Amino acid sequence: MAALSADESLFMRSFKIAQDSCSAASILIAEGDPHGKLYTVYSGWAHRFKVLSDGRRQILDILLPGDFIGLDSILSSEFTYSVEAITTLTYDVYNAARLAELYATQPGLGLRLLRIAAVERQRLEMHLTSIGPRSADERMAAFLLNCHARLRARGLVDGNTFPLPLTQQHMADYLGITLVHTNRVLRRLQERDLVALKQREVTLRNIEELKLLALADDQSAGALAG
Amino acid sequence: MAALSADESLFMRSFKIAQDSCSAASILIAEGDPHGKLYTVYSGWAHRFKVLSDGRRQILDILLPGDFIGLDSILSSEFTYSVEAITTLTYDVYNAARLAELYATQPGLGLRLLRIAAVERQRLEMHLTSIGPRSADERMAAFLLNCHARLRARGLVDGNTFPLPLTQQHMADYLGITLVHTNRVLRRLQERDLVALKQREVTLRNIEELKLLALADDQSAGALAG
DNA sequence: CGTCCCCTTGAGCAGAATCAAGCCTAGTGG
DNA sequence: CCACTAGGCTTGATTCTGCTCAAGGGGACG
Repeated sequence: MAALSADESLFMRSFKIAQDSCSAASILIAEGDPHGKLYTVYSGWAHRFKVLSDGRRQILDILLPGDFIGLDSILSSEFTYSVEAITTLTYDVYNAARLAELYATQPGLGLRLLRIAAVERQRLEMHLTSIGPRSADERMAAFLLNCHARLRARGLVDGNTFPLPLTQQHMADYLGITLVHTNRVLRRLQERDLVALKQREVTLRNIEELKLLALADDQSAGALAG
Repeated sequence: MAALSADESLFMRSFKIAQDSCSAASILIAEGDPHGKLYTVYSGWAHRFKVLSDGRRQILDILLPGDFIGLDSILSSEFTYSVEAITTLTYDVYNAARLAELYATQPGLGLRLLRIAAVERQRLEMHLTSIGPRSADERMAAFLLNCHARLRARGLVDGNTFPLPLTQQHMADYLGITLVHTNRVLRRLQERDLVALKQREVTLRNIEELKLLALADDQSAGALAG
């Protein structure tokens, strides 16, 4: 993407409020919180999720360095989801109240944010398409490929090995299966030598086979990467 | 929502290309189509969906009168999903190429579209939360309540009875279960006297109980209605 | 050294898929 | 006007994926 103009840079600087950090497992945003702020992840992993009234949890999206949090907050007065840090997290904070002003006076920046929101939305739709018709093994393959593609697209990772700080409970809640089953799925993938797991680190040992399993065409991998 | 200003009305009129219609089961948009156009549904039902390479289909969203189709198309050069008419459909067509111009010169309209996109996104997130952790019966209950709430919010329906032109195959693909199982789930709900089905028409006979089953708090019903 | 969190594994069960028919209704053509 | 057809609905029997319950293991940290 093209660099910002001088004017745009100036606006972004005035737009920003602070830089901050929090420890793993802390709740950055709770569903129902008033939406005053907008965040970007600077380092670490986080996730967006919703909780049903009986406690079951659905993880909507994994947030990586560079991702926005709360871009949709122009709409409603409250957050409709929660955000939890997976690792120690550092992030920038912006003034959401000025989002409308941004769209009005900085159409270039506004379009950028629209594009980012559209990528997020596409990722949601891929996720839905993954959870709806696919089996647990297929979902897991798609998930791992997706993480890998996103990390690579940001230059955070080079080869076929990457860090995966999620617990199996996180993965279960992301994929819509139980913790126990997640464990067995991972075991199966390892037995088939499709992936190797070691200390919160994943190696994709047979990407072609994984793609076949995930029914992921190259197109979807690209769409997810952004 | 407030009425359009004179200037905004003028722009919308110049923005619009045509009004058109198509018959039930026709494909309005196929995944991969170039994105030149933007649509609004005028009358009838449609759905947005994705197809996996082995033919399994996931319905992402149900489109009702007043809904936009292709709002996200500023981003990418191609549609990332397909759209099929469920009933005979009439719709307005707009020039997507001018979307960027709209955002730049009509910030009021731009914000409106952003809000609409945000509601769509929230609906997607509700859908994901519905499909991830919930059982088939719970999903169905949530789905029927959701349809009802959306139709009511638009004044398309008054009491607890509403038309539901979807086939059971549609519902199956929306909920992420099989056709056969959809049939059994509907039967169960009827036996428990929670809903009544008759000729593509649904009556919610016990909304409180349905909400309990769907684990839907009032908040989520509201969010979905938009 | 104990505790907490996470991972692992087994046994049994159930929700949902698959396979396989048969039915009903509306539309079509002879 | 009736026979035929096609699409959608219904139901049973069987299989299997994924859930639940239950227990034990291992590492990190105070």
